Amino acid sequence: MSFLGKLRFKDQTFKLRENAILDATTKLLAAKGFDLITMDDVADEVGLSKPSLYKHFKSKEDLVTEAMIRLVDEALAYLEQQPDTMSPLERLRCLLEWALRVRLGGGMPFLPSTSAHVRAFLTQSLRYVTRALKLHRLLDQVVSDAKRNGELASELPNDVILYSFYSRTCDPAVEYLRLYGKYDDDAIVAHMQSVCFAGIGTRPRS
Amino acid sequence: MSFLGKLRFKDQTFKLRENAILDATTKLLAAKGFDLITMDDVADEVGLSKPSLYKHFKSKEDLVTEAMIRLVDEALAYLEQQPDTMSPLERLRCLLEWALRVRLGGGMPFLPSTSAHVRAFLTQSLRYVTRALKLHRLLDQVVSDAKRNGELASELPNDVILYSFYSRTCDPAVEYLRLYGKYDDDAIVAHMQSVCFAGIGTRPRS
DNA sequence: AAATAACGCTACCGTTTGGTAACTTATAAA
DNA sequence: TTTATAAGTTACCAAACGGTAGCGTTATTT
Repeated sequence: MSFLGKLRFKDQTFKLRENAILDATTKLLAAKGFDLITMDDVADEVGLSKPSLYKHFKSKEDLVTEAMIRLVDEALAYLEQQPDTMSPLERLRCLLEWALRVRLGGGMPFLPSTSAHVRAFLTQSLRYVTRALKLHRLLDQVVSDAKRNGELASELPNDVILYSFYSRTCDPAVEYLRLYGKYDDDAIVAHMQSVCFAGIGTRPRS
Repeated sequence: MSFLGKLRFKDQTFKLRENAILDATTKLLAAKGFDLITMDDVADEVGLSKPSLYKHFKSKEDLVTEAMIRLVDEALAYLEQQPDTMSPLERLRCLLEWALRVRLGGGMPFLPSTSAHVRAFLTQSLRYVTRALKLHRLLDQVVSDAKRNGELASELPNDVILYSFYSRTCDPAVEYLRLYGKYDDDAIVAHMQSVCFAGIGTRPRS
């Protein structure tokens, strides 16, 4: 095996482990939230010791920031992979479904956390802000297109629609429906989409 | 002044202080969330020392539980004070407005927190669960009435409607609209109500 | 085979935080 | 005036957590 090959192999395992760490972080973040996670939790989950974590990430904040960045990247990738034939409304419906299924599968919402502390250090990460802004601009365009098509409420400002859309991806109703409502994932997704786009009020008869 | 009078006066100040403590707790809960509050924070906010807090509440969990109970009681009181002439839909609209204005004024949502830890100890408090269940049953009845009147989507199960309704009272979109959207409280309330009942999709022309 | 670099881990540190012991002060009764 | 009680505070403890120093082990180079 060549010298370069060896190096690449090392880099590869390093990257793989980094990904495993981010997976564990994501899972724990979804389950317990930032404040209740300890670095020992993450280390145990991925099968390493705490000091080894710090070889990859220089702080807890840094670790969580990277996990959030990866998540936004996944959302961006999902959006870009959508075929051009989809209508703006379909794009949003599918993105919501994707986000909900990630959550139902143990992932976390890509909405910047409700925690003031988390939001503070996320907004200080240029890399995170750049991606979040890119996602926001893309979706803003989709919303504008959808309104022009008559697919979204033109009487609502774009930001109201967008923030509401984001909030549906991390809506606590999902947890409650799963815990107390005994619905399966498909039913939860369907209901959340229904509520998101048509609300809980009376709908026009089709 | 009589002996009894003195005693009553003492009880009175005791109760007043207890209320002040709960006020401070509520305010801090809304601002920072359970995990980031320290008992010293609460003590400072209300102008006492930490050990004095423990004369009133035997633990942090107990303190927060009492604060949540008081909040549910306020919601119950608000519901019961609504005139009989109101339609079920109006009841829900007004309750949502009340909850949103409490939040915008620095209060907190009455939805059992998203935090697993908080939910765990809340559900272990019989007094809390009793009240929460009472509120839930009352609202369930309101939802049923509203559906019968054709004011809410009859194709949605009651629990989907209820959990979605609860979630709107603690919707992070509110924070984002205030932070980045530059809306005043009235506009935020109006938009949140609009989204809650009619969703973000196209509405029927009136 | 010797030297060295990389890696991972145990054991630890400083700080924070929930909770308490015990001292001080003020009040009220006798 | 003296004694007993209640309230409030300072000062502290133990546990948990983020983060690190430094050692042992493996693998790589010469």
